[in-house]
Amino acid sequence: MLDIRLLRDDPDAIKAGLARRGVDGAAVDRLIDFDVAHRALLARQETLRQEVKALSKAVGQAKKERDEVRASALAEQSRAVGDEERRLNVDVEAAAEAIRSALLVTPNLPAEDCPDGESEADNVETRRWWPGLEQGFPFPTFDEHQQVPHWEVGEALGILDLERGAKMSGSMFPLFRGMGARLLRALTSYALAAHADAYEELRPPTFVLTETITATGHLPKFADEAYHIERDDLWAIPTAEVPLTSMHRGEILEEAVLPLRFTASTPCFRREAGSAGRDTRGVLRVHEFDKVELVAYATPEGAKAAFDDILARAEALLRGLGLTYRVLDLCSGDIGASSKRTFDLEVYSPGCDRWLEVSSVSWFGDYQARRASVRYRPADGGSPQFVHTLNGSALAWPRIWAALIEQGRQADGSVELPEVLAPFLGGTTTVTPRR
RNA sequence: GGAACGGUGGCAGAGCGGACGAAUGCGACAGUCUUGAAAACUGUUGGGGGUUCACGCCUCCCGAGGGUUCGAAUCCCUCCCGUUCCGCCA
Repeated sequence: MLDIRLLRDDPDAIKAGLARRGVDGAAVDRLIDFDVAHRALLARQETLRQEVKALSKAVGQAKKERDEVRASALAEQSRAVGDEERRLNVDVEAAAEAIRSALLVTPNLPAEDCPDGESEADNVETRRWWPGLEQGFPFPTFDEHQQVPHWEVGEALGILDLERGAKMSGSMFPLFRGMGARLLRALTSYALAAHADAYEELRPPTFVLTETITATGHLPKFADEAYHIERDDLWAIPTAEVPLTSMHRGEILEEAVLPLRFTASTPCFRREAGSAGRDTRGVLRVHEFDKVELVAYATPEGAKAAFDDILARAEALLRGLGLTYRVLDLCSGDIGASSKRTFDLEVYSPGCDRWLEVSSVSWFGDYQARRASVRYRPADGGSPQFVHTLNGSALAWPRIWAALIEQGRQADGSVELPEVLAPFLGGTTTVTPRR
């Protein structure tokens, strides 16, 4: 949520920022109109309420003096003003709601250094990494035996069973088997162990209240993307970002505890409503997947360092896994609605000859904190300020799984997994066909 | 799921229809005293919103939302959460 005061003080700055996302300035003018109308109504309502309070006190005074006649006259007068106040209150609340609902669908302002652009095509590739880069080896070429899509490799090795996954739950619900399932568990253990030095591990609920999923910006705009359990009015989380960012909802933290940093491995549920027909094969786009997430609450001053740390950790995991990847600085037209700045990490899939997004690291400024009302009391004792929130995947597993299976495929059809996973795989890093 | 009792400021805990944003205690902060500290004493000490150049003034917030009333922390209704007992259960 944007700061309504900025809207009053410098509407042009908001228009300019939103224009970089392709949002029309008329929406901002409408917001300003709502705000002006609301404040005018509020002022009148408060004046009336003041009168009611004064009259009520006078009633009490009159009764104490046993002047029943004056008391009932005053009560009558107060009732009349009160009735008017109640009528006006309906308008005030309608005006407040108009602002709130408009503000909830207004996206964040992109950061100054966020590159300008309209779409995915304008994202800026900032760097690439591949095994051997530091030793001077060129960007890798992938052999023919690696250019086999993971769903074929997976089915051949008996570690992926899409057909039976679909039998149980419909398409885009993969079933991993044997070493395939174990690999996912190993990846989670590997990542959580890597973050344990600075991030508290959490195991949050998977279903959350409407307020919780609204705070991060996933509602109301993207309701179609989330699974909703009608009977209990709960939402299946699309990412651990949702519960972790709402964890301190409505709280005032001490500056000394910041940055607060959390990591969690959770299932993530996405309806993928708008992507019918895209990536229908394999595990590149699925309705349920596991992901390890990093979330930080920081002061505005500490946000940059917290952001860099999350990005560095996601990259470190990829390097540890020996996966060729690139870093994208998302342009103003492609960052998420709540974000001010986002870097995506993409691994290369030789089987599909594509880059796969496996992590998205974002800085939200105070946008989410405003929605969730998470503040901190500055150490110097000033009034509470909104925190900045940040997060990043480290990492989303199915696409990592696919890249590992493809990049690691040997000429004989077996797959070699990275050595760093050995401790989590019971010492074996070779995947051969199940007899 | 049933029953009983509760949810008040950073914490503890009064208040049970009329000046209550809320006694009191603790904590925290500042000052006096002290070489310094402790103790003692004095003062300050929640959040949102509106208005004002500012000092300030006004308004809302006592789990949440409705209602009754001239007036609600106090009465009524619904919901949520906690504790205890019963039932059920991985």
